[in-house]
Amino acid sequence: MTTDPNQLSRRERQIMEVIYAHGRATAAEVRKSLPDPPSYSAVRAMLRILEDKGHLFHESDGPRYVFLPTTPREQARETALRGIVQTFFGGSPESAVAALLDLDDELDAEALERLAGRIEDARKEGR
Amino acid sequence: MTTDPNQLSRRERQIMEVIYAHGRATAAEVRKSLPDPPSYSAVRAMLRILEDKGHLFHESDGPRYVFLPTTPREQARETALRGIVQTFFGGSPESAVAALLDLDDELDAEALERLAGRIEDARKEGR
DNA sequence: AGCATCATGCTAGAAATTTAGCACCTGAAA
DNA sequence: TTTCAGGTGCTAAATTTCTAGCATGATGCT
Repeated sequence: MTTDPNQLSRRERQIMEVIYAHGRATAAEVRKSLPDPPSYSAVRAMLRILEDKGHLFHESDGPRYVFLPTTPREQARETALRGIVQTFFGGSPESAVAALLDLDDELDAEALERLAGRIEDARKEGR
Repeated sequence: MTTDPNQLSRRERQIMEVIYAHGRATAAEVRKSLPDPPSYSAVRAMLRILEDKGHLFHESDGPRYVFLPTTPREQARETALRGIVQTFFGGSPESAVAALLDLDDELDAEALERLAGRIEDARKEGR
């Protein structure tokens, strides 16, 4: 709940996504991965704002800044998943999984096997 | 690709999510489900804008309008899933499925069984 | 018919976002 | 050492988003 990406503005969100996708990124990298890239200066201003708001922090990599998300990737993931499940799958994670399974044919045989194993584990242990 | 929720402004996105969650909704309903609900008037203005931009359309339910998304739920779903997989799971749907599986213990025994079945199907048929 | 209720369309303004520009600093190369 | 490239901080301003208010039309009730 702490991290509701829906409270972010358009650019802010785009930037957060880039940073989550990369794990960490400099201003220049962020700019490069941004749709309709604005000026370098604009990106930096946004980064500063996100940092003020507490969504990011930076480390120094030599002369430049590298930005990282404040809330850990895993937590952001979870929030994101819950959101999607809620708005697009009526709150049913099962449906979401199903949709992922036939998203494309991006899942090869090995992946399917690993997933089958996981489900097996869950069934045993769960209840 | 057609429907990139990232191009939407904060409110626009919030509203689209409400509408996708509900399937269809009147201005009043949208307002009720909105975080930090603004004035009724403001919601209607936003709905009009979204309609102008082509993200929504409306039907008449008696005296009032019911708003529906232009791009079908399934497609929006897919876009959303791909987005998350991309930014949070390094492009691996498998990881996403795994994360969903132990999201909570929201998946009961029957659900797990059904999913196991689905995976089995995919394995047989797939390749 | 008259009235209250609830809907819509539209417009203007406030508030927030998004952007660019300028001034300065630092490291590396000539 | 000087110069250049590429980084930063900050501020002002354009643009967009967001909101409220007012005028109007339909519906239903007494």
